[in-house]
Order: sequence, then structure tokens, then C-alpha cells
Amino acid sequence: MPELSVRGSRSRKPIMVLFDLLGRRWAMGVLWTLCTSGPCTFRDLQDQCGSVSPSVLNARLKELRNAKLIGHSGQGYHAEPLGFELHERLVPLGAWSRSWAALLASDAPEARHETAFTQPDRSSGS
Amino acid sequence: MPELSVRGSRSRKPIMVLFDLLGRRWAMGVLWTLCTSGPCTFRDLQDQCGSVSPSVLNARLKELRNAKLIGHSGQGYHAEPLGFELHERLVPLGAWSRSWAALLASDAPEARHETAFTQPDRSSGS
DNA sequence: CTCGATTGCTACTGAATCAGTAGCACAGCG
DNA sequence: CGCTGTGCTACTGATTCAGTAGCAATCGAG
Repeated sequence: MPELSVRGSRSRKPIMVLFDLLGRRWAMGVLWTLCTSGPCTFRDLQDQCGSVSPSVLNARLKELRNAKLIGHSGQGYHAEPLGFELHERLVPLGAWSRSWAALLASDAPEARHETAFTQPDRSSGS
Repeated sequence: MPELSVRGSRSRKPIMVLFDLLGRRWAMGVLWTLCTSGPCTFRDLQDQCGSVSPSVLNARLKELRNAKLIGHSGQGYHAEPLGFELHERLVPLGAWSRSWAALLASDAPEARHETAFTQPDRSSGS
């Protein structure tokens, strides 16, 4: 029963519980898409998020639904009030991320092929 | 070379790049700890985050450093200006998470053993 | 310098999660 | 009935994570 042992939100602090929920592949992306692109169907979400695996998408959808962040109606999936609230707190991140990305790009122009974080090497100690 | 192929931040949008960076185990937790508990050593971080694997912690540390969010001095690891900026945007999440957790707890008091998201089961026992 | 303690980090194994593909059940339409 | 669209599950292989052990370097004490 890995449900009650592994991802036990290592802490009781709500912020850590939230980080545990959002710190999963596509969790924030799905919420963001649902809040910015309006209601989407399962397959719309797959397409807009870059062909996520249906298994993973379904898992995130269930978790997000259990967290009361999103819901599912006849028109597809949609963000619920709580989800929009969280999204509101995430919006500043979107603005900040742009200046941050610009700074990173200007600081290491030749190193930002893809992710820019997972460098192949950082040798040259000291 | 998984560095340039897998986690390609499925999108070019900075927000998705950021979500890709933060959407990993302990990424946000490490930054949060560094910003709230001040400079920490490698092992302090391990302890305060709940015994993270050194391999994973080291990976997050490298990514966060490449992202210019944190740095490493003689006194241990510490958040850099950029990291504090991001933390500032994360603080509202902390406040919101508390009311959210309270709502979730009052809505399903007997279901919030641990994570409250990963339901133990949903497919009738067969 | 040697001892012991601390720090930063790597290596290894097994488990959990993720990606990618195929396919099924159900509903609406002609 | 056949066709299309939607929601979702199952399966396999790859990636990531957890947990443990251990090593090189550093620092204070003797």
C-alpha cells in the first residue's frame, strides 16, 4: 500500500503538502492550462500539455479532483473556485519566470539549449 | 545524454520551464527551507527536509544552482537574490495552503490520513 | 602529523513514477 | 450497425527516487 507510506508529505505543514501535490509531473501544468484555456476534455489536455501519458494525466486529474482544485462536468474538465484561487497565486510566478528566463538566457546564452538546468557537466572546480 | 532530450520543458514558455524545474521532488521544499531557515549545510538540508536521499538532494542543489536560485559559500548553502524573489512569490501559496488544508480537512475529515490525494483504492476489490 | 568529527558528495540496489502505445466501454450520429 | 469522439485502463520499458554505504577534504584538538 504505497498510498499511505511513501508520499506521506514528509511534513504536516500544509505548504509541504501542497508542494507534494504540485511537485509532480504535469500537476501545475494541468492546473495552469485549465485556468488559462478554459474547460478542456481529456484529450484536449493531452494535446495542450504536450502529449502527456493518459495514465499520468488521469492520475494528476484524480489528485487534483481530490484536492478540490478541479472538477469534471459534461463539458469536460474545468478549474473549480479553489483551483482558480491557487492559480491566482501562481500568476505572479508566470510574470517573474519571464524576467528570470531572460536573465538566465543573457547570463549563459550558449548553455540554454533545452532546460538549462540539467547541465551535462560543471567541471572546472573552484 | 538524458540532459537534452527527456525533460525538454515540453514548452518554450518560461512558466512551463519553471514548472519543470520546481515540479521535481524536493525542489520547492529545498528552496523554501533555505529561505525560511537561513543558510544550511548539506546535512542540515537532509535533516530538515525529512531525510532526502543525498543523490536527489545533490541533484536538486545542482539544478537550483544552475538556475541561479541558490548558492554555496563557506557557510553552506543559501538562497540568492533570485531565489528570494521566487520565494516571495511562493509565500502567498503558504498562506493559501493553510485555508485550503483546513477546508479539505473539514470536507473529508476521515480521509485525510496522509496525503489526502492518493486515494487508497477506487476499483472495487476483485 | 595523527586522531576524530563534520561536511560535501558519489556509487549502488531496489522501488516508485513516468512515457508511450494499444485498446476497451460508452455515448451521439447517420 | 458502423463511425467518431471521450474517458479511461493495461502493459512495457525508461527515468527518477529512496535508502544505505562509503570516500575525499576540511577543521579543531593533541
